[in-house]
Amino acid sequence: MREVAALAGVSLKTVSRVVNEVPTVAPDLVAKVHAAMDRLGFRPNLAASNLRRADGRTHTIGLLVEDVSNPFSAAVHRAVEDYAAQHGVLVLSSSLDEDPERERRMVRTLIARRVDGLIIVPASQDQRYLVAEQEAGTAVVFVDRLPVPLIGDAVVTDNRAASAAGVAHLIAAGHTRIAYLGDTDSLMTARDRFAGYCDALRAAGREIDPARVVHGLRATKAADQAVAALLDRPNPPTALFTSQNLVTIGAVEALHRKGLHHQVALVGFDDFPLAAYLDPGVTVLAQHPAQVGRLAAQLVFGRMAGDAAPAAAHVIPSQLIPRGSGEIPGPAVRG
Amino acid sequence: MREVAALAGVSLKTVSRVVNEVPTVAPDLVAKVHAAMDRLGFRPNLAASNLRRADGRTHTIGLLVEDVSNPFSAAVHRAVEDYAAQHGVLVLSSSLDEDPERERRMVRTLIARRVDGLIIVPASQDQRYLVAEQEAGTAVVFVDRLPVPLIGDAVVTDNRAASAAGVAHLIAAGHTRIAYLGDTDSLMTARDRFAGYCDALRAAGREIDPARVVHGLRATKAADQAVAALLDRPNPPTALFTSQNLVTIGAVEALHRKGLHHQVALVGFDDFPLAAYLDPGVTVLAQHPAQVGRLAAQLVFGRMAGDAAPAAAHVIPSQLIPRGSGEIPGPAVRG
DNA sequence: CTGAAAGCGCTTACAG
DNA sequence: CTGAAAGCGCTTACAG
Repeated sequence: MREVAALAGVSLKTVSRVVNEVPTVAPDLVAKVHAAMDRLGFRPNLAASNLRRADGRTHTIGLLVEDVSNPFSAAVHRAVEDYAAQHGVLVLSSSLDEDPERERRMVRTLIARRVDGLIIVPASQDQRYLVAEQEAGTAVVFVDRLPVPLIGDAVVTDNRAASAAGVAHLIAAGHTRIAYLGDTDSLMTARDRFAGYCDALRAAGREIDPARVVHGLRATKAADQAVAALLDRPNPPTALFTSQNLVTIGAVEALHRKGLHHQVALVGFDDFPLAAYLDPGVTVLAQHPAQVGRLAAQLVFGRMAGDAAPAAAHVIPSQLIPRGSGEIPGPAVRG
Repeated sequence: MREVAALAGVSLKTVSRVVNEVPTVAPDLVAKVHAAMDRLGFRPNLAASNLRRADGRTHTIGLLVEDVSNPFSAAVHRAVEDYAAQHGVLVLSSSLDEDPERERRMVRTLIARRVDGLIIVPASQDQRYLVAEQEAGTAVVFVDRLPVPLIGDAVVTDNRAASAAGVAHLIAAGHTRIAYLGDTDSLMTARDRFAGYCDALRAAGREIDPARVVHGLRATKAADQAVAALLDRPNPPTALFTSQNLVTIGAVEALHRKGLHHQVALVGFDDFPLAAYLDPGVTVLAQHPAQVGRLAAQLVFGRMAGDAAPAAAHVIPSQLIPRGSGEIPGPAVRG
């Protein structure tokens, strides 16, 4: 910028005014400055301008998700990006892979880069370490899981109620032996979904059979193997309830391989692309990741703008989409 | 940092040394500085340190893709993120939605933020505007499409050859009326895939019937409608070749709705999740987005490290995965 | 091993 | 409408 000023024969401050499009600069000076900028290939340095700027904003927010390549995370990401872009803000994202240590490290890294706000799908069990960051002025919004304790706004799905509805749907179809296949129960969402499963069984006067409950499934392959193992046992389940999309896909694979996809019913939490075109279509509890992402972005921008209302949890309802797999009748109906 | 120095009773420079973990600081001073940092909630400001730092690195790279929520882009993104994370670098990403104007704007924005490197799935037809940025020291690598002219390294798929192989596969199955359904032919990849389609037909001594060629399909819905329209005509195609995953999915939807999914063959470019579990499984030409992303990251980091070899195009071969839809026999075989 | 001065590229606050 | 000085938070280059 100094070089531009020298070449254009004006002061540093005038170049700054031209770059920031301050309207009160004489047109001939503007022209000279532009000519000098072009000749020198001048690129303004945003970091330098932020350093001195009064508001101190970097026009960057951080987004920490489970995995940017997972469809749920990716849809949230896109919604956040769109909202941010409308406000001239860029998104610095990172995948946490459910690693609490990584969550802390990435938060520290993003804070060092002075992001204006942070949207986090928390991987750790305790978010108190974030209070200091919030007090230092960083807006923080949580997605998919409530922070412990509730130290900031959160946008979550009605995991427990929706799961109960999904399992009730299987019970209504006549199923008595309904297995639960879920993610690590250290995840609050997985616990809530399992709680919903239990709620529905109890409401129907059934007991929870531990032999038909599998926790700790993360990847498609593990889910596939767990389902296959369940089906190989005496008295196999006639219906499956899966707690997230990778587990659901694993279950679909196992059912197909065993040729049981038209015999064993399946309801999964989380929608996924093409679920409608599988054979049979997969009945799911669909979340609304785009809506979740947009609301999270709205909230974080509101906080950045000074909103000081008490932190609140916003629940976005899921929707049961019947597509065939959840409507396969069970023994109580088949007789 | 000044406050920390004052509280700890040391110089600014000593605090700087502690923050940067310079080993030659007396242990008691280190302890004092740490105590002061904790008490004041000190957070180092990376932007400020970069401003003065000799290498001028921001440890940030920019990634411009078509859409972060599209599975191909998301998989590339994840691979880039992983490679970058190993080198302590974060990724600033943005979706371009195939908008050339947006490509330029985002490049300008990222340059103003002094990203160390840039990975771009170009949306525009001419990347010459990037030469100035490269000369100013920003490493640029192109993904999925060659830049015009070839001003930087690129990682692309063998679109033409793979498409020809896919269409040849349909011909071998006995199909004579093979339709092409593709993206805007202003996209180089779409043009190449169409060229591959033509290559295969000509190699088999067939003519290209313009009535069975549809360009300009971007979204699932448009593809669905285009396929439905083709199937409603007299002498409908007995096989479809689709140029990208959204078009393929639209074709699947149309075939299902018309109940022709076991009659009309389909080969699609781009794999997508669950393609194997559709009814029938969808035969595709699978790209390797994770491999593409990793290589792009490797190349951009190589350039950042000073690699000055001439720009080269790296071709990653696609793979034909037969899953059923592409093996439905055509009239020449059915007799 | 520690520190005082200068400066990274820009904006602020002020004066003219 | 334009500019000279000071300063954002840090590191460099140097001296002790």
